[in-house]
Amino acid sequence: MEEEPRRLRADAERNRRRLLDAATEIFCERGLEVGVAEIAQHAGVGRGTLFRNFPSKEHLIAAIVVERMNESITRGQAALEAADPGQALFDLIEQSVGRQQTDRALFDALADTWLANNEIRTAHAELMGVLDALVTRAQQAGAVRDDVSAVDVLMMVKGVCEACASFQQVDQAVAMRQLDLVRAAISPAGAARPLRGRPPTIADLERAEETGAKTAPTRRAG
Amino acid sequence: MEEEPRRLRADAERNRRRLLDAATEIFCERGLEVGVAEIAQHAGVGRGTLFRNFPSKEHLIAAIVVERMNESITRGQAALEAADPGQALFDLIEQSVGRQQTDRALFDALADTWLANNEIRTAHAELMGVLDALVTRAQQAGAVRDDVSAVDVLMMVKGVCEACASFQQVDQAVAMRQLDLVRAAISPAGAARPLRGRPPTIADLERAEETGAKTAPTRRAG
DNA sequence: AATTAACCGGACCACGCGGTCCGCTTCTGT
DNA sequence: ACAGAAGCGGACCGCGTGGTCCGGTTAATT
Repeated sequence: MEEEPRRLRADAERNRRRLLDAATEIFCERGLEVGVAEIAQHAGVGRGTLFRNFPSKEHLIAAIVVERMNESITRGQAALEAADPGQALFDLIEQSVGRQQTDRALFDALADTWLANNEIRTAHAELMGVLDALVTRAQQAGAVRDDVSAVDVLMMVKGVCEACASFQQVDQAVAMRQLDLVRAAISPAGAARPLRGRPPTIADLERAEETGAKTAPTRRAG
Repeated sequence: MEEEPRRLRADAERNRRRLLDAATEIFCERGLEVGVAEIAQHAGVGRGTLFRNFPSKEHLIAAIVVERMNESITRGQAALEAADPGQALFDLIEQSVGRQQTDRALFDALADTWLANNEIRTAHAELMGVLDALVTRAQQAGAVRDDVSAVDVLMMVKGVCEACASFQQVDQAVAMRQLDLVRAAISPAGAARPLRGRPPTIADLERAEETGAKTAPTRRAG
């Protein structure tokens, strides 16, 4: 069961690649709720082609999410070798949630709906193993308080990712501040480190919804 | 524009109440994505009745969310009078996210989709004013680090709420731990306080999806 | 009790989603 | 070059959603 003897035709292979690329880009950018029509269109193929390569949307999602998770696993294993265990952990987290929510698909998959999928669940378990090792190592180095678990950390990071994703386009700085706060939460030092950026105001949340809003009065309280 | 001279018939008034109660319960418990059919059924009326009382689902949601926000505003104003400013803030947060995600509807509404609604936005602005005052007061009392804003706090709490809601039924203890972590994040003392409960494991996340899962191997990484 | 206006609720509609199918196109082996 | 199979993609289907409508019912008034 290594290689399917069934060889794909050249154009078929190319289209499959295009679909995977398009799905990765769109799912990671805008979440798993995006319709299949958009992915097919962005890949430049018809919807039928999508469903021939992947029996269902779930299969496509699983393929991509597992891929992302495996990549995170690799990065995590590399981080296990890093000099500073604490910094390695935080760098990894920041990479994941970092550049314009690159791994939104990954965090979207961190819900019971998708964890019910066996492939995703397996990859997730492995990822958790690595994360657990990273957290433990960081704890031994005194960079993370001893009473938090990998699941504690993962849920906080997922929380940050979800909260930021609730707004069409939150400034990257807000996400970074949130990660700094997570760091403060799970480090023994607490508020030792300053937070990046400036404290966000209500305007930073409202900026995104300029589009189509009916110019609310924004009544000030107090 | 105080009282609509148009008086409702007795049964109409009763049904409106039932709808509001049912919607409050269901939206707060399971989020704003629940269909209108279920709300009507739970209220014991037909769908037509729902849409006569509320022109659209959005109107119904706005009515309830604003109600919840106003309640939070009242609680927040009361908390402004409390003796211990820090404890008052954290108690308020815990009340909101506390008992089986009672205010899930409120946190669901904290996204650009719903904040585009003027009524919700207005109430939200007022709520933010109170929260801002609470945070400031807690900062003056030295219970919250000076470099965080009310928006920082709100986003963290929303994150916790969303992360917990991703799983059908996360143990209440996990949510409380997460709130403890938020407290550690925004307090100058950092990890001074111990976290409630025990560190969650992967099993605490997977427990929820016993229903309908295909007994995954749960391969250990390692 | 009779009258009437308000109200009820389920049948109905439009739409968007994931998923299927088949006539046409394009690649590939000879 | 040709034949045939593999692949393509848009038309189509079923379902579930928010939203509408009208014939029957019920509460208020005299």
